Amino acid sequence: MTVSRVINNSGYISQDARVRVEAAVAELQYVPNTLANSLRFKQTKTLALILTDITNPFFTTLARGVEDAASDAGFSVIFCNTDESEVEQDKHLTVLIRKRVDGILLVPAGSTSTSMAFARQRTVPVVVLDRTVPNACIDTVRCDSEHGAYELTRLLLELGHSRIAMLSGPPAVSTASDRVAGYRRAMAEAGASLCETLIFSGQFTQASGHSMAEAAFRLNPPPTAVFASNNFIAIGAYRAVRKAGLRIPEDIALVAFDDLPPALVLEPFLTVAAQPAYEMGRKATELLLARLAGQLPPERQEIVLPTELVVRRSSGDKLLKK
Amino acid sequence: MTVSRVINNSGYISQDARVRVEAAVAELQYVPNTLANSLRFKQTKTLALILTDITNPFFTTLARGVEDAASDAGFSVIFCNTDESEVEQDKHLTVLIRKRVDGILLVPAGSTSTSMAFARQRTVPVVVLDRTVPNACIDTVRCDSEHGAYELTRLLLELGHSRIAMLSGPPAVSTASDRVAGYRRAMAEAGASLCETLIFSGQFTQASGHSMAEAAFRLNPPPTAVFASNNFIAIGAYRAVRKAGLRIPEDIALVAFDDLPPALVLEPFLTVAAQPAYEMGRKATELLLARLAGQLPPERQEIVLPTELVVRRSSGDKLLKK
DNA sequence: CTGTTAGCGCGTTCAG
DNA sequence: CTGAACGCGCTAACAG
Repeated sequence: MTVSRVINNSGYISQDARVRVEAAVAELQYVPNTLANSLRFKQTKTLALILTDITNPFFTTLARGVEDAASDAGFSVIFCNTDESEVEQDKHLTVLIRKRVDGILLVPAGSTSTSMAFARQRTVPVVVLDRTVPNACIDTVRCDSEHGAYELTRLLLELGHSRIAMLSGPPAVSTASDRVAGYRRAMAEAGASLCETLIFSGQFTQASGHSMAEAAFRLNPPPTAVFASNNFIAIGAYRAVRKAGLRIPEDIALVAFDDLPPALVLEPFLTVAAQPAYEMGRKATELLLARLAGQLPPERQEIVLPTELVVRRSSGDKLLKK
Repeated sequence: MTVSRVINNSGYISQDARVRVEAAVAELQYVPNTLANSLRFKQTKTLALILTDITNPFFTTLARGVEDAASDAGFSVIFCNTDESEVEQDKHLTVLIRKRVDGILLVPAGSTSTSMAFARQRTVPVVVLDRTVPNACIDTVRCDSEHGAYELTRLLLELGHSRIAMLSGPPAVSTASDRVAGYRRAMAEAGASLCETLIFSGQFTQASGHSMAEAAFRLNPPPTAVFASNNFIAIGAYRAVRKAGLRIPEDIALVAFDDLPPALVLEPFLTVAAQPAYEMGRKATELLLARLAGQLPPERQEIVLPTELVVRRSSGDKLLKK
């Protein structure tokens, strides 16, 4: 039709035809149907973001970065939560591929085995976010968890701590194991006697943080510092500390991975390794879009962003020798 | 083709054909294309959620409710942030309608004039969330802001306060004006001299909360209590209080609309009117889906959920007379 | 039980 | 400058 031409401002159109079409468009409240276009040109201008839980402020901020970058480029974003369930993740992936999203941003759930299988057969460009999928050749954007954990642990060591409880997440999740690795490296370097009983593995949840902390307090001698491997674990640990009647930092130091957005916190208190969540979301989206546009070499791209050590009160002052 | 039949398990299929098709499907990694279906049947199984800022934990939780309800029903959700800009909102609406989403959940931005215009001409079912669009006949799911604010104010009055500063949001936003209305009703009922200078209007942001609080402190006599009209204003006000060297609740009481998710708070401290954000998201989505399914009478539906008064330390004890 | 026809709405290609 | 034909992938309706 001629209307296509006027709507897209393409080709030659007589003044007369243009006016008539515009009138009709207004009259009929005509709205172009992108679906037909997508069907024909195999481009939906839609991305998907699959993450474990949008309710975690780290992922919220990341999601905001994704949406902003996508929006800037004229793309929409479909969000999906997996709650760390690979079954859910697979369900979402299936639907999204059927819907022909142009690309997928994936924070892989759980032990990543299906993610890997998926990654292999993938028919749509994928960028893995935050975590790592072992042995898979997929573009990845993440933070340097190992180094961040190393720095946090070093800080505690320098303050005089040596019995540092590490409350970690599921070992199958790369961010959890990387943080344990950083902790180990710092401890080893300091020549601290590496006590394996100080390392706990649980979930990235408040409840898990709580119970791991309580388990840590039952050790003899108890730890003088606690390293919470993410923000939720930190909050669980904090509450366990209070429940045990201990003060932070006087009786015990607490540091954590992941900052809480300053907008949400009455008084910044926790010493943390902060991740640039927003930047991660943006960078990952830009990477994905560049990939879609064919602007990238075929090799796997990996972007590793630094964490920032933010020292606040919860890590306390130099520990006096006892 | 026959393949459609085997894939959808519809009609009669010979064993032989079924096997052959399944083999081919596996072979070619065939994935059905929902787009074609959507084009034909005018159903994308996709909803949209437009809100001001996913980064606000209230909206994050609400979004989670939306996603869960949608997911249960086999729908995907496209998220959009407007940052209270009607221009952004319109851009998003245009794109979404072109993409033929089946329905839209809208937290209307700003002064809602364009929202209204849109609402009138709308070609797609819309449910308005959290706020109200004046004079528009659209299904709505929201909280009872007026009553929540009334209760919070009553609490302060009962504790002996009478100079209560109200730090509110943009008057054009219904939640802001409803909360002011609830405040006014409680004050009037108590026969408290309603001092208009105690009512401040700003934005639903931390910065605005901060500056409104500072303005309030410059009054003579200063307020003995502060009512923050949302969570961000509360945090800004809190910081202003601290900056002024005052203690909460000893020197000044602080109450707020919106709770912060317990998972994010080290120590629950603020007295609040908590909104059931998750439920709002779920209910609104269920309403929209029912509307889509034609299960609803044509009249406008409105669901008003109650707030919950949660008394914590920040409101303090009974004020001693001075 | 299986294949054909047709049309959802669009834009490219090619003739007027 | 404008229109007709075609096909993107799918399935309902109808023959075979």
